[in-house]
Amino acid sequence: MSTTSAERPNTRKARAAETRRRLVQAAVDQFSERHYDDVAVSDIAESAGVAHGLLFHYFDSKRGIYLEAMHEAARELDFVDTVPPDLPAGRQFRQYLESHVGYLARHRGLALRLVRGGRGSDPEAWEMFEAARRHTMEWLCSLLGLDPHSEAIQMMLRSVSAAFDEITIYWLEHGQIFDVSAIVDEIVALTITCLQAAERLDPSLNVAAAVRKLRRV
Amino acid sequence: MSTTSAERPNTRKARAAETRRRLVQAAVDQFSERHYDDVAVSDIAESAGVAHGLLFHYFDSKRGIYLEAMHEAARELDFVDTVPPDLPAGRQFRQYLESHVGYLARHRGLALRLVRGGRGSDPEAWEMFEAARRHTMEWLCSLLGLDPHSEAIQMMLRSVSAAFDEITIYWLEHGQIFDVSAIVDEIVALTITCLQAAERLDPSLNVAAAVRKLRRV
Amino acid sequence: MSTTSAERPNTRKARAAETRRRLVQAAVDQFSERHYDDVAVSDIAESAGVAHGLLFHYFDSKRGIYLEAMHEAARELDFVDTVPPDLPAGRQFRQYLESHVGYLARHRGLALRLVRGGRGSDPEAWEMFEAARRHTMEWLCSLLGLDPHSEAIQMMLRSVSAAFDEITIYWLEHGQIFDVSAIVDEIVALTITCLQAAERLDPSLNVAAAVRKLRRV
Amino acid sequence: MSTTSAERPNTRKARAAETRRRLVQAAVDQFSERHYDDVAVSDIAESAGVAHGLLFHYFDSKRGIYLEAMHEAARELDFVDTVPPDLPAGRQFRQYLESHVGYLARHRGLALRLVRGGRGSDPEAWEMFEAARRHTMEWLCSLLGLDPHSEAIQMMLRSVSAAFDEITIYWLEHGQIFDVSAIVDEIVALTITCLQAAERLDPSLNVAAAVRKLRRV
DNA sequence: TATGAATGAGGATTCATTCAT
DNA sequence: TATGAATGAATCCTCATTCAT
Repeated sequence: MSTTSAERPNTRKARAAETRRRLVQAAVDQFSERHYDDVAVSDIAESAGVAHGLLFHYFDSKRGIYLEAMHEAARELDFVDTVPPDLPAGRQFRQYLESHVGYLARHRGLALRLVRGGRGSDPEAWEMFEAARRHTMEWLCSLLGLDPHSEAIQMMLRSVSAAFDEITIYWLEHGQIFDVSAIVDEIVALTITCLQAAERLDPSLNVAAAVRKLRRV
Repeated sequence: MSTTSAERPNTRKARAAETRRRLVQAAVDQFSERHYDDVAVSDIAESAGVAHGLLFHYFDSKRGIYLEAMHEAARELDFVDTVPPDLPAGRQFRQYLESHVGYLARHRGLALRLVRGGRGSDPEAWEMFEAARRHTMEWLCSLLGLDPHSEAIQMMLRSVSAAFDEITIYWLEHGQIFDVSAIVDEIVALTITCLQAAERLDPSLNVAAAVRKLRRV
Repeated sequence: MSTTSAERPNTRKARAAETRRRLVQAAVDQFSERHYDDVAVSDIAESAGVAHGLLFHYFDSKRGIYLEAMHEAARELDFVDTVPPDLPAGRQFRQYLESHVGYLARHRGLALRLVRGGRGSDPEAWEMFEAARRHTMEWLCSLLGLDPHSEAIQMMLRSVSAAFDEITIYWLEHGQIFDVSAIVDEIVALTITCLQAAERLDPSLNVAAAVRKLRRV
Repeated sequence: MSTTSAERPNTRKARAAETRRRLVQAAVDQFSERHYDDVAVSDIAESAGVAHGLLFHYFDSKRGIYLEAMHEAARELDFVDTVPPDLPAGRQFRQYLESHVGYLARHRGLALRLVRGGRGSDPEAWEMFEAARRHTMEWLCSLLGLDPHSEAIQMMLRSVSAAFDEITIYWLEHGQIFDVSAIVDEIVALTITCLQAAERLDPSLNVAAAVRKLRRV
């Protein structure tokens, strides 16, 4: 009877949704730890506590749940929208950096496997992360008043990002010496150098205003 | 006559050595392009033009040839000893950077997969690259008169290296706009910023001399 | 309704159990006929009428199903508990011998390969048969009032067992001349000789009572 | 020049014969320890200190060297001709038994694998051992004045042989308690019982003379 | 929805055998 | 004779995927 679904509007459908969520989360965990081929569908199912057949009910194929997991991971990596937009630009950037460090600390495996390195493997999955990266990039450019289409800007900001990830990883793996805030300060300094480098590479740019914003706490 | 062995020092053993070399090279190529699990032993054999069984004759196992390939790759990546030691330090560093860019240009896949990213996968393989990296690091420290054991120095130099790789990759993937020398100049600038950052993180350091050396052309 | 599960307690799980049983039986058959290495996993699967992959679903490995098959075979060989315990000892022993002959007649290959001979091959599998053998030995000793720990008793009873197997095999391979009961009589005579031999080897033994029991029909 | 072969008539040919002998011996050793499939051609070659290719030069195939090894083993097992024919029959039999125990002590693996158990595996190899066994059997029958064609005699003598092997093995594996001569005495006793059993199974026989010979030291 | 039995393609590994030297 | 490089068939095992229940 309709009573069943009326009285418990969550029961069937909601429980299914919950199962699905558990599967995606299990997939994120597994793919964070090991390479695609090293993760068996049954690993994910087992880790989610369901029969492995169910996975195909929800996601059609292994690749299906992989992409879903990557999608989820990319979403989790996008802190841009959590930064209060009314703070001064320098503060916003610093806050973003701190969130990022926190995330990497919590998901080291995924960080190493997906944030860096994955290029070339699965183009579709890669595209998801590229999109997230572009999103961040555009946010930062608009924050600092930079042209997001300049090749020099893009190249140098990516290099900041890589340097930042490397520093974070080293920091995580060596007992978290140094204050987070000190590290963030140096990333900002590095960003400034990179912006100036961009201007030297492409003299048509003017990064002075952006540098000023970064320097202001 | 001894002529036979003199004229054909290649017969038998030499031809075998050549085959072995071909296999290692094929393995380097394959593992550069795809992940370990995505490379089939027969891919390597086929790409080297031999029966797949031969691979086990020489390397015992897939992992065996993998490690051999990594070893070879790490060796190929080590340009430190090719830099003329009598040049001024700044010149030596610039020349090293240029060699590195050249190698990445020639072995893009390997660069992405092995130079970055591989952490966590195969510890033994990773150790090989770590050793090479340490070697480079120590060379650079002695070149600039830096303490290679300082955590701040290590962390920041690694970040330079990551930034450098990222820049190189971007540059390769976007039509090699900008001069190599201009790019190298900016890496040097970045290095200087990183050294100063190291000194701020650990005030017991003194990087002034190193910075001076880098600034001198 | 409960009828469904009542009328068809065989559906699903039961059918699976049946498949499993078929696999074990096929394995027993195959390993009875040929040596471990000469039996291919796909032989067993084919002989059971399933895909070879299923075998790994149930038993993990070739060795897994091998041990399972040995276990089954050892169980099948254990007639001790089928002998009515209220018969006189001599009768019980004779009945046991007849069951054993019957089994060997039905499973000649397994008899030769497993009952005899297997020593040294797979220690774990061997242990299973040793356990069964020990079980029989202990049963016989308690039946006849013998000390099962005496080395002389053990050695001589084993020799009876070997002689018995050899006779049975010869008998099977040469058209089953002679009555089973006549053969069993001679095994009993042989057992008596062996017990007396044990007493001569270890004078601390006293086998007179046991011999009397065997002589009484 | 012919001088070479004249001065060293043994050099070439003899060295080759020696190599061949070493290979056969290595094969006997290996096949004694492990099953046919578990012995690799290169194991034999390595154990003989030659390249594995050489094996095919001498024996054409793995099975070729296997049969050669079995042939050699069967020859080694045939002590019949080493027993002095002028001794009294009982003495000769006892001496034969002692030689057999000695051989088993030295070649336990081969004993277990070949003497017992191997039936059904390689028919050709089996035939070799059957021939040796028949030879022994005929020797014993003529020694004791028994009809070697009687099925009852054959069956019971085989059972003695099996019992003897089992006793020997037990004895070897349990620290060689008991004197060899005591054991041999009991085997003789067992043989007598078996001969009498043969007569009961086939009343047309008359084993009295044989028994008398065995009883006489 | 959920289960897990069943399938079969794919891949690593072993090893007898051949053959050029 | 003797070597060992090279071949490829055979085999174990994994695992994504399907499907009946």
